[in-house]
Amino acid sequence: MSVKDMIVESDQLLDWYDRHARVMPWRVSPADRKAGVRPNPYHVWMSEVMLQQTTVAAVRDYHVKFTTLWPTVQDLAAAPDSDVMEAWAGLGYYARARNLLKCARAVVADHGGVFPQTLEGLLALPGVGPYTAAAVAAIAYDVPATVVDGNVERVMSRLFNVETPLPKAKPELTVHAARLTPDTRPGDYAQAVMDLGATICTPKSPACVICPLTAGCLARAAGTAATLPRKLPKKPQPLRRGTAYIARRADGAYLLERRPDKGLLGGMLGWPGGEWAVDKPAAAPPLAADWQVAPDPALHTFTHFHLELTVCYAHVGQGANPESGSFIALDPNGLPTVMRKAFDIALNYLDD
DNA sequence: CAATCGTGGCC
DNA sequence: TGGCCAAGATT
Repeated sequence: MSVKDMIVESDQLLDWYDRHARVMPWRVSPADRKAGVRPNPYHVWMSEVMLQQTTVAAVRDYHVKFTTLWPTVQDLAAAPDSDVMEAWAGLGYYARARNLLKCARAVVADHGGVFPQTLEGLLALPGVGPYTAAAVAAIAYDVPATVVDGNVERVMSRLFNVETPLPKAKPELTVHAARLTPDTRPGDYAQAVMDLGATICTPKSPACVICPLTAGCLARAAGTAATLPRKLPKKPQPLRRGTAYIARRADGAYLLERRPDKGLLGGMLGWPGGEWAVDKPAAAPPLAADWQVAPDPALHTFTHFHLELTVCYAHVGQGANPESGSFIALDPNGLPTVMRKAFDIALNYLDD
């Protein structure tokens, strides 16, 4: 593809974006951008962290909640860890929440509360990798950085009919994406490619008929669009088993444990019950009580294993003294989803 | 570098 | 209905 053709593709994409940009709480519309309205870097950064491996639909309400609870990066930096983890509950990939807070504190402590405006400066922040650094630089600061996310990989693999499977194809796709990035409106361009990938150049049934880039698309010409990008096969997911002990004290408080920062659901509250493993070891209850076993287990699927969680429940007295964890006035919405599932099952029996 | 790390929606 | 998928970072 010639330089002239690339400019044509970029312009067509920007024209399409001007007419079809999706509305999002953290986004400044193309029209407002042209009128001189600047995106809020704090809002952009937060949206990009939340959007890592997460759909726009899932992120929207969380972004509104976070920017309402903590309107500035200084507010977030001053927030207690537990408040931030509770607010993130349900969004998944909880390392992002821990890094979000670390990053806010670094921006306040090391950068005077202003986000760095260079790729290198952004990359040095916790939870900010190549994608997020490029996205913030381009969208918030008009730096002609190239974003390469799953959408861009898919669009480039089709535009240039790249048949090498991911992740091996990533360097090649990155080169294509970089050569298409225009010097003007790099932020709008980045969002345009991602919007295109999310709404038209979709994984399963791409809407090539209404695609603004259909004329120059090599996969469209070759008839391979729906099969790209190629990916290496995934491993089967094992089944792990575990136990959740749900103790309700007479005053309505529940026994919960704060999970260690590293590992699955790190930093989140959860039910006592020991490790989850393929060969389930007998997990001892956290305290002596008249434990009952719920007939239906909690079922949940994580990224790399399925979980079958046996739910045990008990009423305990006001003087109950657990070996670990503490009794907390529970907001189920502040728990990770798998813990909330176990709680919902226990509630069916605790009130009997 | 391959593995780890959540969740909800979709067909 | 179960596998696939989503604006990846970290180790």
